[in-house]
Amino acid sequence: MGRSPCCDESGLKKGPWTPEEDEKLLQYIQKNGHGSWRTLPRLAGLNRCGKSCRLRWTNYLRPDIKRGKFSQEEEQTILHLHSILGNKWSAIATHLPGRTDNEIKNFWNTHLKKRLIQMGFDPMTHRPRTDFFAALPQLIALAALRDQLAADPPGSAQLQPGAGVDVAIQAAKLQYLQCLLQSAATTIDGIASTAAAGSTPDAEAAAFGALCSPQGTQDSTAPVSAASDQLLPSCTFPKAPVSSEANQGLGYGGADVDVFACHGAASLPPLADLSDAANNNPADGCSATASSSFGGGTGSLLPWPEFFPDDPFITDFL
DNA sequence: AATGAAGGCAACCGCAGAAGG
DNA sequence: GCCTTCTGCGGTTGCCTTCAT
Repeated sequence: MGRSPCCDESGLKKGPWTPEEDEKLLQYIQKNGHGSWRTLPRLAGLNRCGKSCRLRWTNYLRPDIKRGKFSQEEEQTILHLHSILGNKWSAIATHLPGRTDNEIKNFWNTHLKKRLIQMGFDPMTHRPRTDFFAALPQLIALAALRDQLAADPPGSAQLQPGAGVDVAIQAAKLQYLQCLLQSAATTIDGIASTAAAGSTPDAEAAAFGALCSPQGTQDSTAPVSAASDQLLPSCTFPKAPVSSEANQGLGYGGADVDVFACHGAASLPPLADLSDAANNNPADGCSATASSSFGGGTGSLLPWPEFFPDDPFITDFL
């Protein structure tokens, strides 16, 4: 064990690589192979540490590297593998030929993670977020809006003729917001009462799982994992690797959470569509509840049905 | 046109496991 | 079994570009 001393050496160049350095590294590796990364810089005439050379080669100079935007398929593969493997970027990269772990990691951090968060999913667990306080500002805003609408009802006489559509939308929104607030309040009550009773954190996840369940009809007392097992009776996917951070910081039900339970959508909608997601079905009222805002609904429960259960790669993790 | 903010990405840092002496 | 070295990995940082004001 122990740390590599190579980068502690002083006098070695850091920072962006020049075309000349790239050329030297490329030529050397093509001619001799990389061999020992530690000795490579000296042999190749580079004033860099071996680590830096290795990184440059694997992330940029390697001839089989694919450049350009990630395809829809790649995006979904990343999402799926991340739900199984967590931040195992190198493992994920093995299933995306031509993509490096660094590239995938960057893509995740800059695109997919944000999209999941915006949809209300926890990017670590791929489940709807259960940390109520994280959503508190939005809920306060919703409450203010509800009060405003209540004080100035959409159907009041001040409205102009021809505003019928707006009225209907506002009314539906109001109903929807009230449902959201009620659900949140119910969840808090449930959490508080179960916490008082000394129940496990799973109860919180279960409560929220019921709130956001794609079916919207789950028994709120049923454990999430059991419910998801029902949804996936023949599925033998491994449980999601939940980081210690997620466990400690968010108080999740933790390690026994099935990652697919709330992944209703086959793929994530573009960010621009998110604001519409809650409005697309406003007349649904309470039946919409949180499930529609999570992009859940009745879509396929297994976004990527065509692979993995029998994949030897997956069985390695079972 | 100038400036600040946000996004995207390449590269660095430090930890951990494997291998060899 | 212990220590050292090497390699790989994941998290983070900082720079550059693009966008908004």
